Amino acid sequence: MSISNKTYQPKEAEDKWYSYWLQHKFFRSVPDEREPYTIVMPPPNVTGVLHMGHMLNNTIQDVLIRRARMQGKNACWVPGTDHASIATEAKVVAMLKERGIAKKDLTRAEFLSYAWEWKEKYGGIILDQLKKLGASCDWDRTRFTMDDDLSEAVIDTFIDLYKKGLIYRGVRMVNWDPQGKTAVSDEEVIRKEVNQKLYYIKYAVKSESPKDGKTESDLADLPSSGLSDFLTIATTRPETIMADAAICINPNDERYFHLHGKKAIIPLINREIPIILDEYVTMDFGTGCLKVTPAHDLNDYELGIKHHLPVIDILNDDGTLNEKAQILVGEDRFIARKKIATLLEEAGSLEKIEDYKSQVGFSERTDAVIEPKLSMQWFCKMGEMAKPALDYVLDGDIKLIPEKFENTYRHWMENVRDWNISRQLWWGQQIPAWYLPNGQYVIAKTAEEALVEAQKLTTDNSQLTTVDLTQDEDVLDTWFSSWLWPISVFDGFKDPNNADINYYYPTNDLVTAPEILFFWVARMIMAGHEFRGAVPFKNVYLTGIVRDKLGRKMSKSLGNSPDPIGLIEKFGADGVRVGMLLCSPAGNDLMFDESYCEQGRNFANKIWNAFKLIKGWEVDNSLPNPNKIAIEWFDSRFNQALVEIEADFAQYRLSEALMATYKLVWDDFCAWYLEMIKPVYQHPIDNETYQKTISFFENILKILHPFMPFITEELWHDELFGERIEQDCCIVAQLPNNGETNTQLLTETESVKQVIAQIRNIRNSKQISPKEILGLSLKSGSALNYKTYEPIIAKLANISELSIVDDKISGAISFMVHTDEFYIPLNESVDPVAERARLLKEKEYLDGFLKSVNAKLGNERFMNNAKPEIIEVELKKKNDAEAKLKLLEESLSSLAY
RNA sequence: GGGAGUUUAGCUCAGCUGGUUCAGAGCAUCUGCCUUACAAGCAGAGGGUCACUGGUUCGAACCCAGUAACUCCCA
Repeated sequence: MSISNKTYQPKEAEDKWYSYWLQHKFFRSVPDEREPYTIVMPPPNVTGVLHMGHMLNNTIQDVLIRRARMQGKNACWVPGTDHASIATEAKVVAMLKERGIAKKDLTRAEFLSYAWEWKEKYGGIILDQLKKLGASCDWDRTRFTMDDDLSEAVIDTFIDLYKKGLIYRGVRMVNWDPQGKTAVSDEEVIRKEVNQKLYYIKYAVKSESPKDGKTESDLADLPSSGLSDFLTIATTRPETIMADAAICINPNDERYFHLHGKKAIIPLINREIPIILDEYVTMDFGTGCLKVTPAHDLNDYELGIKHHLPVIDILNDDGTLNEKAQILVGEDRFIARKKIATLLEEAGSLEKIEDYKSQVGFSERTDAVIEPKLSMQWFCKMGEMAKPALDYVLDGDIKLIPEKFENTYRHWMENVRDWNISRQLWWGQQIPAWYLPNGQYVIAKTAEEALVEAQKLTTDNSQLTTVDLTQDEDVLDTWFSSWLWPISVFDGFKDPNNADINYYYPTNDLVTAPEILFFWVARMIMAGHEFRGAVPFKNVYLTGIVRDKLGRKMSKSLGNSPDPIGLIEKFGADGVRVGMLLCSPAGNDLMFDESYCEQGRNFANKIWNAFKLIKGWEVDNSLPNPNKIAIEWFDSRFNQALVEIEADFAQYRLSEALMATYKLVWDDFCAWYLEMIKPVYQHPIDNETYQKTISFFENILKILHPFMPFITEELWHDELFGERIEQDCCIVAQLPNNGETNTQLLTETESVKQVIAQIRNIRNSKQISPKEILGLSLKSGSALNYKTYEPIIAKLANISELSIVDDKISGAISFMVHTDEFYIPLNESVDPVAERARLLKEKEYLDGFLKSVNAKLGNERFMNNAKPEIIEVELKKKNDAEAKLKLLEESLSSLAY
C-alpha cells in the first residue's frame, strides 16, 4: 500500500496479512514447553450467519488470544460449530419442502443424508466470516459437535451416566407441534396475542359421594333433576373438558365454601371429578373455579401431581381427538372446539361466551398452535452434579466476570431441575436405548451390545435377535454435546491421557453470553468435574447482548442489525473491532451504533498518518538531539500506560484497556510527543530522536496489535523498521517489557502541558493567531524549574522566550498553574474590569474551598477519627489554597491602581 | 409470582477499601482554524441536585432502609 495515501485503506492489508498469517501457521498450536493459553470458541450454529453477537464475542476472544501469543504463551484457540438439532432440522425440513419432499416420506437415514448435505454446504459460513474479522483460530483443530469422535463421546457419556444412575426416563410436558409432529423448544415457540373466546361452562355439582350406590351411568340417566347446584368454569379450550381430572377452587374463596368436599360432573360425558382446594387458583380471575386438565396444560399437570390426579390425554399426535375423549373422536382440536360449544349450548351447559385476548404459542416452523403434550423423555439428574459445579465458582476456582453473575449462578444451581435431554428429532445423536418387544429397554452403544444386555434381564429373552430390538427414535439435546466441548475437542473421551488434553485442559478463558450461563456454562463445569475431575476453564467472561442504540435487541424482523461483513467493508476490520470493544463493558448489554466503528476507523487513520509523518523525515547525522526531555517523558509515559493496560487486562476490562491504549497513542504520542519533536517543515531531524521515535512506534504497534491486528501488521513490515525476516511479524512479536517511569518528570510535564493549554486558551479567547509569537514571563512560586522545559513550551505555545521575573507584570494577561504565576505581555491593554472579575471569581472559589478545608481541620472528631494521611492531605490543601489566595490578592491589589 | 441487576454529562460508560487522583473518560455539541502527517483533522470551551426520600457518619455518587423506572433470568 502506498504510504502517500492520506487515509488508511484496510481492504488490501486485511486479505494480504490474513493469508500471510495462515501460510506461516502463526495460528497453529501444538503442545510444547511453553505455558499454554487456551480458549475454546463457543461453537456457533451451523444454521446461522454471522451476527453482531458473534462479532463481539469473537473480537474479545481474538484480543485475548493475540495478547497471550505476544506474551510468549502457546496460544490455542479452538474453533468449531454446533449441530443445533432443532434449528438445523427445521432448516432441512424447509429445504426439503421446497423440493417437494415431506419428511414423513423419508427414512431416518435418507433424511440424515440430506441434513449432512445441508451442513456441508452451509455449516461453515460463520467460521469463514470470522476470518474477515481477523480471528486467529487454529483452524486445523476445527471441530463439529457431530464429528464421529465427538458423537461417540456423547453416546459413551450417556451410557456412563446411565450406569451411574444419573440418567432416567420420565414423563414431561413438551411443546408439541401437531403439524410438524415434533416437540419444539421454548425458544422456538412464538407467543402472540390472539383474540379468543372465553367459554363459561356449567358443571353440575353432586353433593353425595357415589358410595350411596349410584354409579356414573345412573347419573347419566338422571339429568340435572337430582342435582342441586352448579358451578361455572371459564376456559378458552372447551374441547378439553373431557380430559378434566378435577375442578380446583381457592380454599379461601368464600363464594365456594359450600363446594368443599363435593364432586362435579363434566357435561356431555357425565364423568364425575373431585373438587379440590388449592391456593394456586386466583380468586378474581374468571369465575374462581379452575378446570384441571393435567394432560393438556403445564400448570394443571403440576397441580395434578400435587393432588394425585389421573392424567387423561385425549389428543392424538396430529391434534385430533382420540377415543378417550368419548365424543367427537377423530375431529381436529379446533373443529372440536366449535362443535363442542354447540353441544354444550344444546345441553344447556353453556352459560355465556366472552371475547378474550390471550397469549398463544405458535410453532416458529409451521405456525401451528403449540399443544402442551405429555411425553416420555430422558432426563439427566442434576442435583449431585450441581454441588461441585457450584463449589468451583464459590471457591474461586472459576471466576465469573463480572462477579455479579455469581449470585445468579448460585441461585440456579441451588434450585436446579433435572435436565430433559431428549428431543423428538432425527438430527443429532440418537439415544442409545433399545426397546424389547415386551416394552423393557436396555442401554447400549450398538444393537449387538444391546442384545447382550437384553439377555441379562430377568425376563426370558433367549430367543431375541437384534432385529427384535428397536432403538429409541429420539436424539439428544444439543447441549448434551456442547457440555462436553472443552474436553471433546481435545479427544479427552476417546483418549483421556493424550498429549493435547493434558496440555490444554483446563482451558483458560471462556467468552460467552450470560443467557447460556446455565444451559451451557454450568453444564460444562459439571461435565468437567464428572469426566475430568477438573474445571473446564478458569475464567468466564460474560458479554452483553448487542442492542441497537434505542436499546432494542437486534433481530431480523426489526431489521435493526447491521450486516457485519458490510461494516467491515465500510470501516475496516480493525475499525469494527475497536468499535465493538469501545461500547462493550463486560456483562452489560451494549447499545451498538455504527458511529463506534467510525471512531475505530478514524483511529486507524490517525495511526496511519502518524506513521506517515515519521516516514517522511530526513535524518541529518550532524544534528544534536534537542529532544532529550521529550523522549524521556514519552518513555516514562509509555511505561506508565503499560502498567495501566496490564491492570485492565488482568481484570478483563477490555474496553478500558483499549481506551488507555487509544489515549496513549492519540493524545500522548500524536498530540504531544510528535508535536514536541517534529522538525520544522522540510527540515531534517537528528538521528537519535529519529531512532527513538521509530522504536516507540514499534512498541505502539505491539500494544495495538491485539485490538487492531491488520494495520499494525501492515506497518510493521515497512522498511522504516529495517529489514525483517519472513517470520518476523507483529502477530508473534513479544510485548514490550515494563521499563522505568520517572514520576517527577511525568508530573512536571503535566504542569508544562497546563501552561501550554493556558496560553492556547488565551490565544483563542483573545483571537490571537497561533502564528503570532508571544512573550512569556514567570514569577515562580514552586520548585518546578520551567526553564528546563522552555524549548517545549516555546514550540507548542509559540512563545519567544520564557523570562523569569521577581515582580508582577502589570498590564499583562496572567494565569496561574498551581502556585506559579505566568504573564503574557500584550500590545493591547488588558481590561482591568474583566480581569478583576475573573480574579474575584477565582478568589471566591478558593475562599469557599479553604473554608471547607478549615472546617474539617477544626473539627475535633475529624482530627480524632480520620487517618493521618487524610489529615496530611487536608493540611496540604490548606497550604496550597492559602498560597494561591495570597497571590490572587496581590494581583487584585496591583490591579486596583 | 420468585430471583438478580441497572439508574452518574445529550449518548455509551469509569469511579477500587466512604476522605483533592471526587465529580471523570470517549463520543456528540459549541467556538476558532483548510497551521503541508491526518478536516476521518488541529486548538480551545461549555455541559451533571451522581433516579428520588430518609438514615448512619466528622465526612456519602459510594454504606443502610424505603420509593420509582427500566432490564434480564426462572416459573
